[in-house]
Amino acid sequence: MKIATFNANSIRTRMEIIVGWLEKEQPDLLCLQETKVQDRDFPADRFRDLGYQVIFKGQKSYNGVAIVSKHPFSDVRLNLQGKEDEEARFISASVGAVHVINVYVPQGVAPGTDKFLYKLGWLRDLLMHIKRDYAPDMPIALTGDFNVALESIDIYDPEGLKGQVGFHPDEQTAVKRVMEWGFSDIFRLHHKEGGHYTFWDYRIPNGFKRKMGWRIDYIFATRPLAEKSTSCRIDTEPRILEKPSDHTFLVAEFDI
DNA sequence: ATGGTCGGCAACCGA
Repeated sequence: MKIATFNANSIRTRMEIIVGWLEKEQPDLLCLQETKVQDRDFPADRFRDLGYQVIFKGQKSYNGVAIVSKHPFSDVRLNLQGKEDEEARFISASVGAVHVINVYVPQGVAPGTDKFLYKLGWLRDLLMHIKRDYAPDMPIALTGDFNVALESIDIYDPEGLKGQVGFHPDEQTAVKRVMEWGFSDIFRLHHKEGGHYTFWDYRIPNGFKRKMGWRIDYIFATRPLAEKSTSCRIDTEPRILEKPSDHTFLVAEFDI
């Protein structure tokens, strides 16, 4: 089983990249974040034409998540418990034997702001949701844009950016608490060295060329799934296309 | 060199 994640930063603008990538890679699952489209305008038919099924939850202008699958969904959920009717940042389903949870964690703006506290609270609610509905011996993939780099090797300037949003100890602790419940970082399982990034800020001139990146997108998996993982890679292809994204695809394969 | 990014959506917010 091949599972991928991609922050699209507008699914409509990025549709050709996504369709081309699906045709080439043929993943079983693709989790998308920042679709930035209301449900009535979601391009579901494009996915159906490719032989994929899709579930989604969007809102006007901001956020929005979707899961694209080759196989039927069951137990679809569109809300984080405790965060119903808030921002569209959570979607989960079961596909075959695997439970998939796709999240777009709030960006957080800056430490000390209300939005930073919202980010920390969101991560706490995510852990509570997972604790309530799952067990670590179930095969679960938790994927998405977490907007947090966890270790010094996951960011281009760990000294300079320490304590900034996206690389603050409180955020790292919040994500690590989720991991400690029973998830491992599948990319890190296969690649011990640093310098592999999934995100480059548009606002930094030539950030990609200058390797000024962050690893903030993850595929986490519980033990029964992680022990069957065979590879994980970052695909920077969207960087060289006409409409480059600031995030990459991240893709993991499992021998199930 | 006093600028330098995107996307949504229609003025500015969010990343």
